[in-house]
Amino acid sequence: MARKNFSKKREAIYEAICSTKSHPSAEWVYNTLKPEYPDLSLGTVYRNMNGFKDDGMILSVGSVNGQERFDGNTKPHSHFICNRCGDVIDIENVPYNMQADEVVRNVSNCDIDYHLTFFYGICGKCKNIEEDNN
Amino acid sequence: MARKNFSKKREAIYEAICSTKSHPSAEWVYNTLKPEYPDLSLGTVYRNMNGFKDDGMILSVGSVNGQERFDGNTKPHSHFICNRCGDVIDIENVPYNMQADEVVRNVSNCDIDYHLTFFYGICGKCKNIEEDNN
DNA sequence: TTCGTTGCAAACATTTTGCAGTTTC
DNA sequence: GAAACTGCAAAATGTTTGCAACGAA
Repeated sequence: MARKNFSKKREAIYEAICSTKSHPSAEWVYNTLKPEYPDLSLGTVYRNMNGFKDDGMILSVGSVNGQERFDGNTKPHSHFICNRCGDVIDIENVPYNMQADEVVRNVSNCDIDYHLTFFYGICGKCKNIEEDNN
Repeated sequence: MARKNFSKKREAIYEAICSTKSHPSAEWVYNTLKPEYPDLSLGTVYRNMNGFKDDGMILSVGSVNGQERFDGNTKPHSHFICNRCGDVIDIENVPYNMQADEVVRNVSNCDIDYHLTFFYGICGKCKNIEEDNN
């Protein structure tokens, strides 16, 4: 996909993704921008987000509860995904293990570009709700 | 979900998932079993696979091209996903890094149950196709 | 003016669900 | 025989797409 013009809406969609750490879905972006852009359409959001992804401007962090989630932060970092509420949280403190890529390269006859790590469990918010109910 | 009876079809579905290293989708399981069980329905496959997942008998390895993929091997291991053909391949040679869970536990106030690592790149098969075309 | 971009709505693909009938224990 | 399970088909959900109108260079 060749994106030539940079429309106001396209800019707003990209800004919205980059301005949050919530790893938004297309629906989140749509709902967030709808008040300011009442004639925004969901198709446009999908089209642009796919374009950003193809261009490497944003990353997919996989599907949570059936919705694909994205990250405007393209620097390598890990994620935590809450098995209860589905929140996706950045983990910045685990250094990227380049050696792992090398190991896999040597044993798998695949070209390894990069790896992603996802931690799973219960987030702080959900833990608190649990405690409040006891 | 409480599964009490263990029907023939349920058994066949579980067997099918465990008997392959292809990390199958629901559709794959359905198509594989359909010849032997002509009255099998896709709904049953989905229902059972979700049940297995809830019970921890199988693991989801995320969505590839819009289809959720599963793994009957629940021992901790990593995966390689081909960015070209979508194949999911087991990586058994990268030891599970328990220390990483500990680090994240300490910095995030989340309960960490486990982590998954996905390597991305081009698989051997796709590399060969590429070379053949040169 | 020319193309890229958008809104809209229809089309699609995957997954879920309600219900009546069937199987398992 | 009761409870669990299934087939079927409809519905729900998330995403893509065709096309005419719109907007940016």
